[in-house]
Amino acid sequence: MPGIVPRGRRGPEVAGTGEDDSVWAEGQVRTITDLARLAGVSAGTVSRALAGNTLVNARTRERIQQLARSHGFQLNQMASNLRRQKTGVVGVAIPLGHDRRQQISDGFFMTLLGHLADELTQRGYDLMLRRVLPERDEDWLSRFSGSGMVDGLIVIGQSDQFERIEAAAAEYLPMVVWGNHQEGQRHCVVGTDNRLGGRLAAERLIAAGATRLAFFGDAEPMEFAARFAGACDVAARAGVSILACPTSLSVEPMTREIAHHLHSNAGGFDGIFAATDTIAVACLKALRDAGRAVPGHVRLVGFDDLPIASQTSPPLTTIRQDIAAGARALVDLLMRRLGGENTESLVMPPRLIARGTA
Amino acid sequence: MPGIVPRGRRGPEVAGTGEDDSVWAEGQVRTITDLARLAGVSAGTVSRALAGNTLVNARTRERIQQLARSHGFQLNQMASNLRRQKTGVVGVAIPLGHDRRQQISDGFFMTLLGHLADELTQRGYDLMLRRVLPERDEDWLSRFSGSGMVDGLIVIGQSDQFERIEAAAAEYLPMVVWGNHQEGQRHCVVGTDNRLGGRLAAERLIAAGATRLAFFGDAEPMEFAARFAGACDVAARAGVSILACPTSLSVEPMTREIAHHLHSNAGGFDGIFAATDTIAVACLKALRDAGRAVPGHVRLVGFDDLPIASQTSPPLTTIRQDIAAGARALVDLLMRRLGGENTESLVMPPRLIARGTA
DNA sequence: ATGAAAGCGCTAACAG
DNA sequence: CTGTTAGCGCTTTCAT
Repeated sequence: MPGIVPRGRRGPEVAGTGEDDSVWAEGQVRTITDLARLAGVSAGTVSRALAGNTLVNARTRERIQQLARSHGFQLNQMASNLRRQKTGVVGVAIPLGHDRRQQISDGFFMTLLGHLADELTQRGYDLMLRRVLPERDEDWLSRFSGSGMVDGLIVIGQSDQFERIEAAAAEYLPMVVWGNHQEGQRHCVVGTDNRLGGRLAAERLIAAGATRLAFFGDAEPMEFAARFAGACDVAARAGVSILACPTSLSVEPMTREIAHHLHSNAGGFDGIFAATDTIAVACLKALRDAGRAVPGHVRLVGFDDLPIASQTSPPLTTIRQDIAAGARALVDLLMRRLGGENTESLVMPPRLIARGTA
Repeated sequence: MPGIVPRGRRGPEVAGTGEDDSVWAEGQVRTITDLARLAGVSAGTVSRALAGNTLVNARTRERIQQLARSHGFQLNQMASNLRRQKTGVVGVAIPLGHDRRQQISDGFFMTLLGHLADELTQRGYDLMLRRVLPERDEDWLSRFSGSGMVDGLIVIGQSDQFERIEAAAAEYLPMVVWGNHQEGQRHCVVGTDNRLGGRLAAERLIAAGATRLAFFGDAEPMEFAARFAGACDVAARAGVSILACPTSLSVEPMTREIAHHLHSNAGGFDGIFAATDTIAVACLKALRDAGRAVPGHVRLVGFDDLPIASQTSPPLTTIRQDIAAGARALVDLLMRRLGGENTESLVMPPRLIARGTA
């Protein structure tokens, strides 16, 4: 007997037991065919009825739906998906290029993810989350897009994978990326104008009296690089110095690094631009511990405007990214791409939120 | 012509175009059958070769794998899943019973989610995230478990769905829940001993000199209720009062509510037990704004030990939950349940982290 | 070591 | 309005 053992035994490889056809008689209703038998109609009709197709007689339809409900019947999505060639699932990939532990726990990414979950749910899509370590798996992107498990892809952060994303975008339409926009790039990106954000931050610091700036953050990822570049633009124009102080995003090393920078460049700066609010909060604490007044001795500006930003004291002056709007845009654009459209990127303006630290 | 249009046009309902069989000749290699034709073997052999089955000749195997690689061939997971009756996907459900916006952006849940993603990835599982609004969808649990899209389920937080989860657990083995443990419950839960945590918090507050306690938080969800109960245990024994100050977890109302409680109970308490660190941080800020010294006038203890807890000033005294260990346990137990085992719940001990606020 | 064939559970075109 | 039928793309007997 080739093929698969029939009848409600979940798992095709289990061999037949020799019992006869009565097995499923009292068994639960697992397949549309079971239901069809119970209702005395064909599987096709059940399928249509459950889909609410008005072709099928209203009374029959209602009866079948009732039957389904009362037996706790669940359509097998996998089979349905296979047949319809769509999954109702959007993949969300988080590439962890540099800083392995960082991103997923970083306030910003998490908040974005939360909003994405909202937006997608609202449109009837499920969300499949995948963290990827690009150096362990070169092919992460095409594996995900080509898996047949997702209808489209949202990539959170370009990390150091800009080129790979570019390459994928050439062949795979339904993908939208959160990140930085680069002149002439091919993939559809949603993000904040980081360079402008950097400029706003530096301008604010200087307006608040800073004369020697420092940038705390990792300038490798392009989003951060752009923020740094923006700050440099302004610093250059204003004739003030700007010092790069490499700082990772994981809490543990971050604290250490900040303490180090503060110590070894004690007099080197009087204005700090932190690449993220997470870093800014850590700076604030370190400065206080070191007995340096904020904003008296040192001015401080963060980036993101996370919820904590308003909870520190003094509350953090920062550059706001509108995360909810970003999530909405990512999903909007993806939906349009799922519809075959080739959408443009969206660069959103950052906004200075002036609070107490600069 | 009934059934489905053949040959690489993704989407069965599109009608034939009249072109003849040459269509796929230069087309990309999409199915195992395409690959089989190229390799001059049968689909079965390709399937075996790609699975690394040693039954197939080593040379043929290598050749086929090479061919697959060079053509960027991706196995269709959906089809594979359907046939094998397993998905390699674990569902993660976040029921949002009371406080809609709350949980997903709450630091604790996000951190837990991050760790879960890590653990699951490591074991070769994908993670399907679903936020559910129980009042909009009574059947959320069985829909998810019965969808055929996941092999098992992790539920983050019981919210107000304890009974529904209990019911589901009776019929669905591969499910593990993060939350509070109730004597004699049926579903497998992983969580902290919240009541003990509440006791530790209250003890600390009293030891630090508090004589009238307040609990800030929503005592509805059972995890929080247990924390509150623990604090009450201690308060009663010590003969000090404890005031419940309902506080939601969403940032916006939270701030308002805290301000209100502080104002209207100005002299009513000198020790605050906050149900989460997020609330504690907001309290800290509100107290400072109100000119009340911490821990001088008011002592404060949080819960969770999120990264921010160490970043406030003074740094937060709090009750630590070991989130990473929790995630590991959730996944471990789920894996064992996927293997058919009926695992016990795990209640982890909380730990007081004494810092500056009490 | 390989091929042929029988489905996993569902959907939709076709034909009444 | 409903039944029949041909698959979606893959895996796994069974039979060589």
